[in-house]
Amino acid sequence: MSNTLSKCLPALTECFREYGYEGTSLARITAATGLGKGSLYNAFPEGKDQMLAVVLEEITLWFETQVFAPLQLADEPVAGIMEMFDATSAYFKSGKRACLMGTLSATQCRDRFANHIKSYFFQWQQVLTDTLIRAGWENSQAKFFAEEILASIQGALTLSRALDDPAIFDRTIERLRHRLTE
Amino acid sequence: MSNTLSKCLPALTECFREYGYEGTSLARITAATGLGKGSLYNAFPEGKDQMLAVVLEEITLWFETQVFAPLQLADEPVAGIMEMFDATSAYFKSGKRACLMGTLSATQCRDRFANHIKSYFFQWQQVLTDTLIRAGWENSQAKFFAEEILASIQGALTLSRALDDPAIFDRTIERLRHRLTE
DNA sequence: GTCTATAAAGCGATAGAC
DNA sequence: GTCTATCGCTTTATAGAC
Repeated sequence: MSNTLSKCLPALTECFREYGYEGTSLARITAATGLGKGSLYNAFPEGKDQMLAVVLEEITLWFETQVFAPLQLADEPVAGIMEMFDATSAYFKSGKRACLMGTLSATQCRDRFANHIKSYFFQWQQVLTDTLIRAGWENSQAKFFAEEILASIQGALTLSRALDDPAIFDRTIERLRHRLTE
Repeated sequence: MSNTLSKCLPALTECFREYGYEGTSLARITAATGLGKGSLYNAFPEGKDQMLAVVLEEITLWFETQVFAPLQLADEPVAGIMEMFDATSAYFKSGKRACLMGTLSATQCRDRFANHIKSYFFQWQQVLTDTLIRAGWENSQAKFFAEEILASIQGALTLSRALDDPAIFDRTIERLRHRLTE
């Protein structure tokens, strides 16, 4: 990946996360990254769509290496899931940061990035299900609990932001930790 | 409320729900409602902001009369909550329909409509908490379970749309019903 | 109350100099 | 690789005829 591209990626990601796809204009991207249109189109010849596509691939890659793989490789499955909660809580800054994949799911442009979005949640649910099974859960119970965990995280993010109260997210994660060990 | 305004409100609501605030252009609203700009600005002199504000007020009013009030007035609290799940499931078309309040919470324009959004979720949590207490739940347990129910609904909507699987929403509602009676 | 015409600004994208 | 200038189009909003 080029130097320019990788340097501007975090600011670009935060732009899409904060404003959504439609709300992120090139002018806003320029303000956030410090790069003019010339530089942006040099790095992303296909324009705004490609910018978001690269951002989504980067997010998925981060979760694959930082969350999914450690979960898959954890010697102790329950401890691995606890670390997943740690990483998730840190990533979403205790509910102050929205989930871009979740945000995109709500509106129409979901269709254009459906593959990225589906892959992200599908992988997460699958590796979490496997780990729950390793922890002794029955197969279909594991699948549904994994589904419940992902939905709870997404809902906690929404409600925390809606009511402007990060404690909602923290309590949700604590509840899920407790459910895991009871 | 004027005749024109009330006639176009459902189409207007679906527009904002489907495309979000930034993604809803006046051209799209014209296509959805059949009303030109002249008519729209006659009904909403303050423009697009006012259109969304009126839509949010209408949504809150609907929940107040169709969900919150029946819950508050229910003779049997548990049965009342079950009816709340029925109404919620019907309203969100088993997860195929997004929650506009939740959608708006994700991005920046949340700030502009923060009062509408906060009021919606705050009222819902409060009346649900009261009803759980009437059903015999301890005060703080009731508050947290109400919080968990709202977050679960929002998260189930997000995950159902993300994975394009309405069954996720239905299972979530069923799990919540079960938690209520165990 | 609804329409068409139009304004002024912003949009994504391109061209070409450096 | 970055910039500025510019294109063509869409945006929100207004004006004025009917």
